[in-house]
Amino acid sequence: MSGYEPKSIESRWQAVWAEEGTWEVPNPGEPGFDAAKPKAYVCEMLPYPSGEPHVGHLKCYAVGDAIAHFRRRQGFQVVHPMGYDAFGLPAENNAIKTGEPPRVATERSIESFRRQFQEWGVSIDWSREIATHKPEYYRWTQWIFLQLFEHGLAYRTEAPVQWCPKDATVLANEQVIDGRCERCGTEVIQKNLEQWFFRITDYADRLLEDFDALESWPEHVITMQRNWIGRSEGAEVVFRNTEVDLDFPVFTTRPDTLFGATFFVLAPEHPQLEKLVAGTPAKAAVREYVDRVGRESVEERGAEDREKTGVPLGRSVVNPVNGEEIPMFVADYVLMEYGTGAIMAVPGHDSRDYDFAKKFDLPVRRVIEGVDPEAPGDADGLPFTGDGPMVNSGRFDGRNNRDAYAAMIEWLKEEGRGETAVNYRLRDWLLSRQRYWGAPIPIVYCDECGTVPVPEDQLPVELPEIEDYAPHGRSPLAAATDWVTTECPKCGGAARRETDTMDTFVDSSWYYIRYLDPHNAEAPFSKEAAAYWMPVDQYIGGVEHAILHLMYARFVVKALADLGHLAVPEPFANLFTQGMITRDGAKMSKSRGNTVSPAEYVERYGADTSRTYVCFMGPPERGGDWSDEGVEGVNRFLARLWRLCDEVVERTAADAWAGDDDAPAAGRLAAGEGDARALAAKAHWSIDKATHDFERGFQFNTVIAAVMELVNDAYRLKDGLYGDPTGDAALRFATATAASLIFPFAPHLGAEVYERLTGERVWERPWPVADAAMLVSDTVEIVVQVNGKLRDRIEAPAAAGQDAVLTLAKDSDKVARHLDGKQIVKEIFVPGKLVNLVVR
RNA sequence: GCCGGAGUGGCGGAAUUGGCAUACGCGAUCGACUCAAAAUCGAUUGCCCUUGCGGGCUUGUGGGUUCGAGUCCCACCUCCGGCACCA
Repeated sequence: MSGYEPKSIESRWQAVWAEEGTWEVPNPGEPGFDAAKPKAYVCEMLPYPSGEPHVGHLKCYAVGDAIAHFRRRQGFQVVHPMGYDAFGLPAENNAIKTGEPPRVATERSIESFRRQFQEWGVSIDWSREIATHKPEYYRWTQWIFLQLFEHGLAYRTEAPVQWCPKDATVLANEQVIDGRCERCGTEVIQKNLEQWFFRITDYADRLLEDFDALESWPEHVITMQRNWIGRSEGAEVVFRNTEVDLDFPVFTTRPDTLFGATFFVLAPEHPQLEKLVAGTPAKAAVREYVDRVGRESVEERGAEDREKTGVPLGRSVVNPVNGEEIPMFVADYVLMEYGTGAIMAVPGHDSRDYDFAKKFDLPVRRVIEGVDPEAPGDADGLPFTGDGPMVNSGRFDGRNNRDAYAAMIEWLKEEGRGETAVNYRLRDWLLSRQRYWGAPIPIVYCDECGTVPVPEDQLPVELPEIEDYAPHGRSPLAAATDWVTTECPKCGGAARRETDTMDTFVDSSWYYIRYLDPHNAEAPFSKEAAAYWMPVDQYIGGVEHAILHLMYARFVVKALADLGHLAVPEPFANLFTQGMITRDGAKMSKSRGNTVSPAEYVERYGADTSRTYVCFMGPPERGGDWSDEGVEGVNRFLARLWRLCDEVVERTAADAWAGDDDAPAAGRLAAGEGDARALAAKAHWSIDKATHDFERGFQFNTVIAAVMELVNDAYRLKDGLYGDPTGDAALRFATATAASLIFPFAPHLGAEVYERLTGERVWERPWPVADAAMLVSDTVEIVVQVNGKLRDRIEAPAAAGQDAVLTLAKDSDKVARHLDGKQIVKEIFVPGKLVNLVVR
């Protein structure tokens, strides 16, 4: 006998899988492709290679690999690829600090990730490996940009954008968290800059509608995206200023409160502001106010409980529903980015407008009856945001505001002063970055021809090597004059290249399609390969990508589908988001010193223990706190299985049981009795439980618990079973079954134990199927309750009917004691389970 | 404020359809093996009362439905996550 030595076991099987390319799968039309098998595309979010993998990676790939193994053995053709999201800011910031080129640091990190994934024994098809910073990959990222450009889905415009002063780059709205840069935490400021955008807003409705096309996504992720898109239905209503003769459309979700509008507010960035106050006494105050707001950070301006501020314009607009002139203001609580940058203010029924009205002593008018019991408001019960009968609303008086809603819009339409409108919170995707380490935007500027796309046959536009990575308010690429200077593809004249690079979310928006045809030099992917494998059947990753990556990927797939390159509307049919692992109850961070290095645990306990532990901690969608004792518990279990195998191999006849399809042994076990049958039955119970929990989703902790129970039973019973042919068969069967079921989590140990017992490779064996006959027994335990309280458990024949079981139940002393002197008023019988006697 | 999720032993967690609450693991206690320790194997382990037999209580709180509720309904409390001056 020898102890459990994960190192030698693990390296042995890793060598087999690497040499034989065990996890490689062919595409349709390639040698070895099996058209009869259904396909399953299992994909974990690709890692961002920075430093070394952390426990979050371990968990993600352990979970994904368990699913991949389970599906393979259920007869699916599984593609399970891997790649690296190699462009991005951290590598570049490191370069600025150390002078080491981003490529060098990134590729070193990729090496480390690849080596560790192999040491973890993850079943990856390495022939499909990609990295987004390689020209053969980003060439096609550029191609996708050009496709979108040519179809009007990519455009360049000057816009107020979020700018991070520290990273010296613009950010997407999605990358600004609480007014701070997602990467470095610096407060962002607004700047007007020429930037590239993708027209994701064109897809707002389809991004919402197609949630229905998904098979299984976590509800909260869908909700987050729904909120982010922020679709609101309402009306656009035009208010007119007669003094300078300008129309001011506003968007409102409450046209029913139009009669309650008592003033009108423009955002400080509103383009008509200048014209309105030009040459008026208000001009100086307005300019001063606008300047002050402009200097404030996004965070300051968005702060909670911020006092309302603003300046009157000395102008007014006409309320189209009643002809009233209402005064105009500029105030920073109105945002230029949303709606039209102007609002009608209804202080009686909107708390923000109410606050402003109080501050500036403006009239507050009630147009809907009612008082909000939660927030009673002032002496008149205003503001009131609920529903009720309308008042002070002319011909609408007396009608419920909800009923009058449509009629109001209809009436506005007839008057030519408004119409139905839909607004979104979603903004277009700002994708240009003034940074070096990204895919260059394939655009050339020519004095004659303007903005010219680089022709497809000139791709990739390669990222040049440079010396100075620091941004100086423009992309570091701008300093590479030789590279910037080029000739116009259209006229051949002098031209310069676009020096901005693409947001890394563009790189990662389509990588899962490239996996399907990673070496294609003619196209980003073959339509056939994509048609066969897409969509991803199971996508796995952290919930931190709930909005950004997942929405961008959905957009890109929809756009590619519209342009005829793809046949699916959605990239990911099923999404699983794993919870975060903490240490000592806190998020792991280097500064806190509570990080867990997977490499260290793999070294000490082996990959099988580390992987099985992260799957056993609890439901993987929830987070969990890392515990060294927990790791040891799992290690103990795997070592127990190992020693069981050792002993069983040594002490039982080699031919007692020869594998899953060993019919004579199975028959003998089914016919057997006593402990041998009990252990065989337990093995079938484990198969049933494991299969069921796998199919239900990601109940890995209970799958592993079921295998632990099986191993525990084998230990309890083994000494009485050795030497008897049926006992030997039961032990071999139970041990091999434990190995087979634990294989998706502990592939090396699973393979080793299974091979020692059967001579077979477990991954080539189908997932076991429980024998229904072994799941039932002749007798059942019946719970006996009196008035719903448990009083006894009795053995009864499985076939016994109600009368027989009730008689048995009443015969029990423990039950009889509680029936004494009472009258049975009701008898409940649940076959095979329970009896409840109701007494008085 | 809005949206989403969760409250079960000392801890992580389990409990298919309303039917044995606390599976499995950790921790703890005891025993076997050992000169001893580690490792291993075995037993016990929700709380309270009781020498014992046994009894009572228990799934965040309060109510309800039911023969029977962790599970269903109503009200509330707490915690976590996301969004938030979005008209």
